[in-house]
Amino acid sequence: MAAEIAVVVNGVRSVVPTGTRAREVIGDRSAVAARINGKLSDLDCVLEAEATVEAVGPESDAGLEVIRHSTAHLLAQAVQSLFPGTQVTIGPTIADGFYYDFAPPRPFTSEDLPEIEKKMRQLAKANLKIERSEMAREAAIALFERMGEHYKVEILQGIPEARVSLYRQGEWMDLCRGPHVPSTGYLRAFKLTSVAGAYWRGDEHNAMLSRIYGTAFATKEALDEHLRLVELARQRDHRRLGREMGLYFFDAIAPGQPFYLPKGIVIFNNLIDYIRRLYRRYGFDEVVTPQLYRNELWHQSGHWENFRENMFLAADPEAATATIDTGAEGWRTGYGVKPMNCPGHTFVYRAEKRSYRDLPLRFAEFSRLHRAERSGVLHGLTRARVMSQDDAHIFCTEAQIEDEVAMNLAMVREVYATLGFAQVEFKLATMPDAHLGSVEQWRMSEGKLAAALKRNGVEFEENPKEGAFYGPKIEIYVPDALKRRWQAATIQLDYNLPERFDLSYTASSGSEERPVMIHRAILGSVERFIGVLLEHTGGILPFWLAPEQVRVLSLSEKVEAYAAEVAALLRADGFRASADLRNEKLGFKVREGELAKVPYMVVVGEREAAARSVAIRLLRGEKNQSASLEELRARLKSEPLPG
RNA sequence: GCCGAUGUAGCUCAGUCGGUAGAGCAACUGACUUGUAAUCAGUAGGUCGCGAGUUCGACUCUCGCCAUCGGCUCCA
Repeated sequence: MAAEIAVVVNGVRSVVPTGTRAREVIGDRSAVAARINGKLSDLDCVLEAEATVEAVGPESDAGLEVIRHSTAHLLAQAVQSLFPGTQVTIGPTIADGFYYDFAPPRPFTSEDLPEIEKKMRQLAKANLKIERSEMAREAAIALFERMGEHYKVEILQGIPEARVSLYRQGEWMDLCRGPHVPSTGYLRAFKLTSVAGAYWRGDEHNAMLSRIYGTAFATKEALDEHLRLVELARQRDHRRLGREMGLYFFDAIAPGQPFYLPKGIVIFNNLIDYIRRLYRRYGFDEVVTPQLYRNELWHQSGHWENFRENMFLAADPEAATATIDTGAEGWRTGYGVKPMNCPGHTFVYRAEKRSYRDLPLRFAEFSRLHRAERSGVLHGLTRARVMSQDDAHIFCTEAQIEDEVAMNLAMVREVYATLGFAQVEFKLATMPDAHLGSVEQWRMSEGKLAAALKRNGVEFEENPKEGAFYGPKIEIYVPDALKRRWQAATIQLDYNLPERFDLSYTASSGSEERPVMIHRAILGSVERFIGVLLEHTGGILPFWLAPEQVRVLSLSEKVEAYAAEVAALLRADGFRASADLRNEKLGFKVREGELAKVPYMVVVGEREAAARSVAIRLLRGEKNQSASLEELRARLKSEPLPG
C-alpha cells in the first residue's frame, strides 16, 4: 500500500498519508458527512486510495438526511433507555423528517413524547461519539439474537451481503448502513411530532408496531420555520375551510358523506358544467344509469369477488327470503349500490348492435357512487363514502387505444392547467403479480400508455406492479396542503369487462371482434377534487367557481335601496351577487367579505348612490377603483369562463 | 379494520382533588348611521358524544359503543 495518496477535496488536489480520515482533509468544521468518490460516507471514513472528497454541509439535502437519520437513532437510543424491553425495527427518513418503529411492551402515547424528547436532548448534550464498525452477517445475527432484538434478526436474515455495518453511540448500538453525523452533539434542532400504529413490514396481517414521527433540521431557526409552515398549511385544511366558508359539513348521522350547503354545491355544479362543456368538444356522450343493481350484475362483473367489502348491499324486500348473502342462491335476492359505473355502461354498449364504424364510443356519467370505506380511512371530502366522478368509459378497437389515451391525456392537461395545478404527477402503473392475460399483452398495453404519455410530452414515473388486475393504468396525483398526495385523474385499460359481458362489434371484415374498454376520470372524484382545490387555493377560487362572486356593501341605511338595486341588477345579469345591508361599519363588512373570499366587493355610499356608480374592492385588499354601473357589469362579464 | 389521541353552547376553547358548568366569536334585542380586515350595551343559548357501571353524589373514575383527528393497511 502506498504511503501517500492523492485526494481532491472540494476541487483542490493534494497529497495526504494513507489512512487519513475524510474529516481531516475537509476543512469545513460544520460538515456532517463526506461524499467520497460520489458516495455518501461518514466523516471518520478512512481514505485508503486516491479519492475525490467533498464536504456535505448540514443545510444540503444529503446533509439534512444524515441529520434526520442520526436523530432517528438518537430517538431509538432514548426510547430503549427509558422503556426497557422495547425492540427496535426500522427508522428511515421521510420527506420532512423521520420515524422509528418500535415493538414496545405497551404502545407509546403522545404523552410519552416530552419525556423521550428530554432524554434525547440529554444524549445529544453528552455529545456521544458515533462509531461505525463492521462484522460478519452471521455474527451480527448471533449478537442481536442474544440482545433479544428479533426484528433486527429478521432484517439481517434478509440482507444478502456477507458483512454488515453497525453504529455505536455510548452504550447503544444499531444495525445500520449509515452514514451518520460524527457525534450526537451535532443534533441540535429536532422535535417529535406524533405517534401512530404501523404494521411490521406494512402488512396488516403482521404485528402492530408503535411508530414515533419526528423532524430535524440543521438549525433551530429552520425547525421553527418548518413548524410555522405546517401550522399555516393546517389552516388551509379543506375541512376547516368548508366550515368557515359555509360550503359543506359532516355529521355522525351519515359518516363519510358531506352535506353540501348552497354555497358548496355551486362549486360542485360549476366544475361539472365545465367538464360538460369539454365533453362537447372532445366528443363524449353523457348517460345516466341505475344506482341499484341486482347482485347478479356484480357477480358477472367480478365486483362480488373483488370489491364486495367496499360495497353497500341491500336486501330485496319482495324476495321470499330477504337476505343478502346466505345460502347458495341467497345473493340473487339482493341488490348492491353501485361503487362504479363501468358495469352499467356495458349495458349501454350492448343496447345496440355495434360496428367498427361506431367506435370509439365514449359514455360519460356523473352519477353518485357509494363505497363502504373502512372507518379509519375517511378524510373529509378527499376520502368519502359517496362521490361523483367525472367518469367515462370508452369502447374502442385495439388499434384506437393509443389515440384515445393520448386524447384523454390532453384533456387532463387542459383541465389541470386551467385550474392552476402546475405540478401534477403522472405515473404509469404496470402489471401486478395477480393479473389476467399474457405478459406479452401487458407489455404491449403498457407500451401504448407510455407512447401516449410521451406524445403529450409529460414526464412520468413507473409505479411498478400497481396496475389493476385487468390492465395497466395512468394515475395522476395532486398534493393537499400538507403535501399528502391524492390520486385524482386516472386512465385505465380493461380487457376483462368486455370479456365478462361478452361485448362485441362487427369488424370491416364482417367478423365479430371484442372491443377494449378504457376507464377514465379527469377530476377523479369531484368531492376529492374540491377538497384538494380548496387546499391548493386556500379557498380563493377563480371567479367562475366562487360561490359568491360579488357582495355589495352598503355604507349606511341611507343607501340600502341603492345597494339592493345594484345586487339585483347583477343577479339579473346571471352573477351570484348579494348585498350586505346590515347595520355594521364598513370595516366589519369588508373583513367578513375577505373571510368569505368573495372576489368582488362593491362599496356604495351616498357619493356612489348620487352618481349611480360603485367603488370596487378586489379580494386581498386591491382596492378602491371607482366605476360606473356599466363599467362594473362589463368588467364582470369579461371574467373568463373556461371550456 | 388496526394503533394512539380527542369529543363541553352554532364555532374556537377553559373547567383544579368527584359536589349537576364558563369565556370569546356567532345568534337575538337595542343604541350608534358608519368610507375599505372586528362600534358599544344587553338577552338568550348546554341530557358535558351515546349507553351502562362504581359512588350519597360523575363533565370528572371504569367498561362498552359511535364519531372525529394523526398514522398503518386499503383506495378515487
